Parts: sequence; C-alpha cells; structure tokens
Amino acid sequence: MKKVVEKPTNQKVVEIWDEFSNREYTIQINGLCLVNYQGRAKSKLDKGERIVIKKQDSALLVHGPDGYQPKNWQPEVDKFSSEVKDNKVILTAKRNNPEEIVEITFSDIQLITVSQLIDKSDLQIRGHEVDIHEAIEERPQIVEEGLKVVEREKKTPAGYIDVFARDKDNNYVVIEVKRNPDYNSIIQLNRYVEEIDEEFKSDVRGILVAPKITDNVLEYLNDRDLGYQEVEMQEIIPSHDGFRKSQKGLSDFQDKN
Amino acid sequence: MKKVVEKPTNQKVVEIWDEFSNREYTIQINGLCLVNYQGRAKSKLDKGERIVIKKQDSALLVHGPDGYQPKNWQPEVDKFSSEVKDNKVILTAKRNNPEEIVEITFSDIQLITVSQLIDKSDLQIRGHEVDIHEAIEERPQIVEEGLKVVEREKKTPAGYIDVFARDKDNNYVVIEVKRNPDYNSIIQLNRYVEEIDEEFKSDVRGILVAPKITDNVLEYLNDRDLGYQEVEMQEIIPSHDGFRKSQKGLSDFQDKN
DNA sequence: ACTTTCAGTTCGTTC
DNA sequence: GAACGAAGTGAAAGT
Repeated sequence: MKKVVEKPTNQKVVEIWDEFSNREYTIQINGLCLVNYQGRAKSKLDKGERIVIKKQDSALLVHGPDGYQPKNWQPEVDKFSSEVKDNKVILTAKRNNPEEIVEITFSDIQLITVSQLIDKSDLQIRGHEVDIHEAIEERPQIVEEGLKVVEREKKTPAGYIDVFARDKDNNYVVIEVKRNPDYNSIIQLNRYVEEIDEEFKSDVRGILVAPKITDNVLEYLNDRDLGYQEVEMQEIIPSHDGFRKSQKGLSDFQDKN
Repeated sequence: MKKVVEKPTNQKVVEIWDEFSNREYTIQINGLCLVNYQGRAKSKLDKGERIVIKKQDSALLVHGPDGYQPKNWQPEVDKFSSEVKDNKVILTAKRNNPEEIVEITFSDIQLITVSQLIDKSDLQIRGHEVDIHEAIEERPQIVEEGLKVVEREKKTPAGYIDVFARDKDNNYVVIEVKRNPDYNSIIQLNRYVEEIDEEFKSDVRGILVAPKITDNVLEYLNDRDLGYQEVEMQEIIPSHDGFRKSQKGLSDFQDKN
C-alpha cells in the first residue's frame, strides 16, 4: 500500500486526490458523503457512509453497504477535480461522451488509501453461450440423434443463425441457443425458420437449445411449432479444465517498480 | 472504522473474517489472490492484486484494478467460510439458489478493514423509461398534438403496451417508449400494432418515442410504416427537482450505536 | 417464489 | 466509431 491514512484532514485528501487521481493508482475512500449525478439521467443520493473507489483506468465507483451494484459510478472519467468548500471535500468526475458528471461531497472521511494493483491475469471463463455452440458442434447428439451441423453463425437477412444443421432425415434444422431464453428469443428463432423456409423451400425445423425455459416461453414455442431441447450446463462445462480466455479481465501490462 | 490492520497475519485475517463475515459489517481486503468460481458457469482467475469487499447484506465483490464490473462476485451469500492452508488464507462464499461458489485464495494480504456503513438514504433518480411514460401522460403533446392517453401498460397477448392512446382523429395509437431503441424495439412495437389491429379492427398507428435513434433503426421503422417521435431528456428531467425514489438504494435502517 | 422487463445497464465483437 | 447482442447479467415490480 502506497498510503493508508486514517482520519485524514480535508487538505490531505485533496492533496492525495490531486496527486494520484489521474495516474496509475487505485484510491479507496471510506467516508460520509452525498452524491449527485447528472447526464443520461439525473440522481441524488443523500448523506450516507460509503466506499468510493477510483480505479487505475479512471473508473469511479461509489458503493453502499449492500448490493452488487455501486450506487453511483462513472465507467470512464475524462477529468477529475477536487476542492474544499464549507469544510467539505468535493470530488468531481466528468465524462465527455456521453456528457455526464458525478459529484461526491464528503462531510467526513474515515480512511483513504492509495495503492497500485498489479493484475496481469485474464479471467478464464467457461459456460458462455458460445460454449454451448461449440458443444453442439462437437457433440450434435446433445440436441438430437443423427444431427449434422452444417454451419455456425450462418448469416441470413434476418440475422445470424446460431447453428444451422440437418437432421437424420437430411431436413434442415435451425438452432437458436440461449442461456436465458425469453419471448424475443422465440420471435427470433421463428424469423430464422421463415427465412430458411423461403430460401430453401424445404422442410425446416426450429429448435431452441437452452439450459432452462419458463412455461410461458415454452408455450410460445409450441404455438409456433418450434422445438425445445434442454442442455445441462454440466455437459457444457466439463470438470476437466477447458477454459477460454475472456477479454473481460484484460489486465494492464505495466510492471511493478 | 472498526478495524484497520495493515499486513495482518493469516490467523488474524481468518479471525476477523469469522467474527465479522456473517454479521452486519463491511470487510475490505486488499491483497494478492486467485479466485475460482463454479455455478451457472465456471471461471478461473489467476493470481493478481485485488480489492475484495464483503458487504453488509453478504454480497461479495472481487474488484481488479480497472473497470466498472467486479472480476468475480456473489450477489448474495448463504454461507461464508475460511481456512488457512499452505500458508494461504482461503475464503469461500456459497450460495444455494442458484447453487454456486466463489473461492478466494490469498497468498498475500496488504490490508484488511472492518467497518459498519450507515446509509439510510435512498437513491433518487429521474430519467428512467417510466419517467417518459409519465411525461407523456401529463403532456401528450410531446408526442403529437391532440393525443389522448387511454391506458398505460395495457396488457395484450403480445406483452404490455407502454402507452395506448387515441390521436386527434380518434384513431388508436400504440406508443412504445425506449431509452435506447434497437431493432427488437421495432419488432415489439410492430407486434403490438398487429395485435391491436386484430383486436379492434380499426386504424392503428405505432409510434416509437425515444430520446435518440440510430439511422438503421429509423429505417426499420419506416419500412414498417411506424412513426418516431424524439423527446428531449431535458423535458423529462426538469431542472427543478422532481425526483422519484428508486428502490435501488434501499438502505438498512439499523442505528449506529 | 417465479416471471417479466428495465438498466445512467456494461462490455465485448464486428463492421 | 456505430451497432448489435450477451451477461455467472443485477434489480425491481408484478403475479
């Protein structure tokens, strides 16, 4: 930890903020603050004790005592600034595109820390929708016996078909893969089926492949004579390690020095 | 701050974790850790320096040096546990529905803090989609002159119509409100129009109301003879304070003591 | 408890 | 840089 200051003075906070806010440092502040946001929407958050984190890419988070989500945030900040006014520290984070601003007013600060987090590792994840695509290509029988995959991500005027295949009778099958299928998924699948029907003028079946489905969505499917095949996520994510690198955890490649 | 311990021993960390993990305390840990997740999907995150936060409602976040999103998390934890193994602190967070587990293995801990954040204030926000609905109901002329709102959230077999109205000629108008309209919004609007057309067998117009639209989406609209009316978000969010309380920031009502 | 829908969605990929 | 869609989506409102 570069700095750990309990009960800092306002001046100390501004000093630290100005020195480390726009460089490759992580700043954490625990304190009593109120937050205003204006931009795509407008919000007010009255006084409360929160954790404020400025990350090394300038992302700003204001976390309350509960929940996954920050109460206020700025995914990317173009300009930070700070001032002391009426014995309060005011931090502002402006963003240009879209134009929006977060303003945090601290009436009391319990702790401020500065650090430089080194994290070169990528998040490796398995179980995305595309993993289901791949599983179907490798083992088409998880959808149905005799299935032969013709093409993945087949382009049509209506959009991309996840998996285009033929069944044991050599008829076309349009497969739509969803992790969390909803009404729109069915509409989409139906459009693809109509599209293929027009293009090939032959028997086409549409199948939704998903790990789960709600009764209503299943009903929509049946109404449209579309099929459903459940896949176990366990089959998609084998216990032996088969991991794909996710861009999500792209880390900075700076070196500690 | 209840506790601020720099460079704690492993035993101290486990001691703190066990004492404060399942009560109304916020725990923050800065340290070098690797994270495994298994549940709805499966992920591996190799060693890196991160911020781990356990919130007072048992939410668990693992934040890296950048980005809005945590690298790993657990929105709600049913059972925390901790152990020391090979000179490493291992924290696990299990959840029952859906069944999933996050396991954090610390090889080095720089800082651990415990606090009890008091935050009774609700986030007040203006500019949600529902605010546009309300604005239309109050001032239908922002869509078009002579419009009379008949019903909001009108239920149809195809879903809920945002605003159902009649125009100056008394013809039905179906209004779909979107903050960020896309292709699917158009499909949806079109379905509603078809639905109303069938139900009422009379002239029906469909109008998309949004603060912005892309050229492609506008084209889809035109192709389907649907209309578009832009609304300024400024008109929806007046400068004088008209705030709605959002449930998002529901706070705990415990007292500091 | 489950379903449905929105989000200041964010984030990644592709065109 | 826009556009399109997935996310371990999460969160809230309604049933």
